Amino acid sequence: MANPTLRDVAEAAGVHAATASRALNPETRGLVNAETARRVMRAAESLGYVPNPIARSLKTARSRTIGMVLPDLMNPLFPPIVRGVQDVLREAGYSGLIVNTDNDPGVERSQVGSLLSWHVEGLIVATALLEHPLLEELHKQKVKMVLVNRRPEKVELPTVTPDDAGGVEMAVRHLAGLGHRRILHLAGPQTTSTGVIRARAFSHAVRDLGLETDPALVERCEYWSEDEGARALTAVLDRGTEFTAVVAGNDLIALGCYDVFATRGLRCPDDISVVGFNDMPFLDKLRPPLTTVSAPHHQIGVEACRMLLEAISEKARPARSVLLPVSLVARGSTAAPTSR
Amino acid sequence: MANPTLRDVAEAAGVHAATASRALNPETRGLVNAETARRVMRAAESLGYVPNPIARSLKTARSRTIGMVLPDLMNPLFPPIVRGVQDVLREAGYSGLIVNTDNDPGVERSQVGSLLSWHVEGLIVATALLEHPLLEELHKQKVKMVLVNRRPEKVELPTVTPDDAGGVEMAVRHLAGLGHRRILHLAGPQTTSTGVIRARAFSHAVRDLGLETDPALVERCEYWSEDEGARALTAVLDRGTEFTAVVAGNDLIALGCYDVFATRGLRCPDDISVVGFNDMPFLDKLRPPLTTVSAPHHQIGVEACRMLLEAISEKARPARSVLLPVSLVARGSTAAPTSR
DNA sequence: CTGAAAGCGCTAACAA
DNA sequence: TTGTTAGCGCTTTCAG
Repeated sequence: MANPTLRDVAEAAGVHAATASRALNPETRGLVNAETARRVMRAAESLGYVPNPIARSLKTARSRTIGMVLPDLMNPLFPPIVRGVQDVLREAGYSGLIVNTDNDPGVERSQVGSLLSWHVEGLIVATALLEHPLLEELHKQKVKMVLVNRRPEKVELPTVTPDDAGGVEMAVRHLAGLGHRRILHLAGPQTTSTGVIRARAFSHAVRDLGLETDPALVERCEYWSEDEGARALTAVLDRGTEFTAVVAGNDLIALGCYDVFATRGLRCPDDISVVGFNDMPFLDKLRPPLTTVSAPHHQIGVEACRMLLEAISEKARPARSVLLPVSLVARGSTAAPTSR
Repeated sequence: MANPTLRDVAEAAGVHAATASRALNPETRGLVNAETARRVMRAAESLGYVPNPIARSLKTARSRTIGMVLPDLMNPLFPPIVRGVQDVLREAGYSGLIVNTDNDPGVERSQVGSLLSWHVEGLIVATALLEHPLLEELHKQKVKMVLVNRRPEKVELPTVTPDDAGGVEMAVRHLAGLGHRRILHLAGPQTTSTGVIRARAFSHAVRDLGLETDPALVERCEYWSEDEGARALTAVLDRGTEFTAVVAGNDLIALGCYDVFATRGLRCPDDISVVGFNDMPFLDKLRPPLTTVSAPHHQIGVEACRMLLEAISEKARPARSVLLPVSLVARGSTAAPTSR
């Protein structure tokens, strides 16, 4: 038989389909005579019965499916998060649908729509902007969501993020400890909470540690990308601002700095030290190995998914926001400033 | 209204549900009066009707869904392939489910089972081993599949791979051109077609170019991993085999070599040149930048997905195997051997 | 504890 | 061209 159905199993066990259904579902098995249940399960086993989740979804309006909304899976930040989510989903018997928005609100809207049409039971969203009308709408529609890495300003949604502020403070402290006084921050997009929080933490840290607080020592990137990092650093260099170290908004921006160093004949860490953020793979093999703040991305995925599943099963109202601890990984891109 | 159904639309348009269905589906719209169709579509629009793909799937036994079977999404090889697949899926109105097998046949079997239970219409498989009973079974069960990157030996399935043999030949030719005579191959797992084909191509190239063909100049890795690359190179070094360059089975194995260089105080490319395979991201920023064979991974995903969709729609029997061209990217990890 | 019956939302014969 | 009818495979009242 191609695909045995519940009725086939029921027939084989000599019971009604409804009984078979009850026997096969652990949640309702108690309603059924233990002996009957065993008989049904054996029949299912021997026929190689696989329940049809589509039919079940149609009936129950629960798809055992969630959606993940990413800017772009190819950003090395996301695979570990996705993996963390998938690992939890698998244990729970859920599946996950992944969409990429390429940071285009139109694409995001249509992709989320398609996710919703599949009756996903919840969303894990990595694309949050500070101003994010779509998320507000979805929240109003009671779509269950957990946000990772970033959060919007207006709407209160459960969030799992690395401790951005703590990480930046570690980075600045590390550089200050090495003797740097004029540190440049290449901030990420100020449309994202991550960009804003890291920039704010930078200012605080610089002030608290008594370092120089020249506003020229902060430059904003429009995107979290190598290209933008390169552009921003070039701009700062071109206007003649002096500094001996860079705290980059993330690793990609730091990598953009590496490109500029190569072009301009600057040596790292001799001329300029750099710290990144995220600790994406293989940073230890760069020239020089990049000092960075390591964030537990797999763990972020795991936590976020657990929270979402809890919210779905109503077991618990998920915590409003979880901050996962980060750590500084000191490598070769930071050293004491060369005295001139 | 929470979720308008087809009947709501039909009512609003003053027609029967069946008519509404026909009007809304582009494939059957021709069967319906153009005016009626327009009325239905307007009603759908104004109610914000979204078809329920679950109900449709149940009826049609076509889920508009495919599955992707990967060893591990966190391997940097896969995100671009996945992205290529997703891009094609999206245009076609399909969704993709991703599973990771961690190279465990048991996990693979159960994960594929779960995919099949969702009635995926086809599979894109990146885990193929030369001996792969599961794939044979699935093939017998007429499951539509396209294999990426690798292929099994026994079963004839459509495949999209980079031109592994051509790539290795380029690598060897490049090194020979620089003056290397004794080149080591750190081969990938010989349970994978990729490992075997690259190893075979290496032998051919070495012979054709008149280089030294010492069997001690090939060492096999059990996995495509940094650790295995390091282990293999260490083993060769320890037995005192002489060589001036390495053709690594892939980039990860090449990165393992970098670790050994660091441990042993060897300089690359001065003491030993290295070539990788795949051109994963950020290789240009390594110390030294890794010379490698660049494979069009996004393109592989795109082609594979197109072939799968064709097979599904029976439009065409997909080509048995597609070889995508590769190119050598010469960077700093290769140079002329130092004369002793 | 088990069976009967209805229906989730949609589509595909078949009839009109 | 449109409506009627039935049913995809499952779960869930409601009776028995």
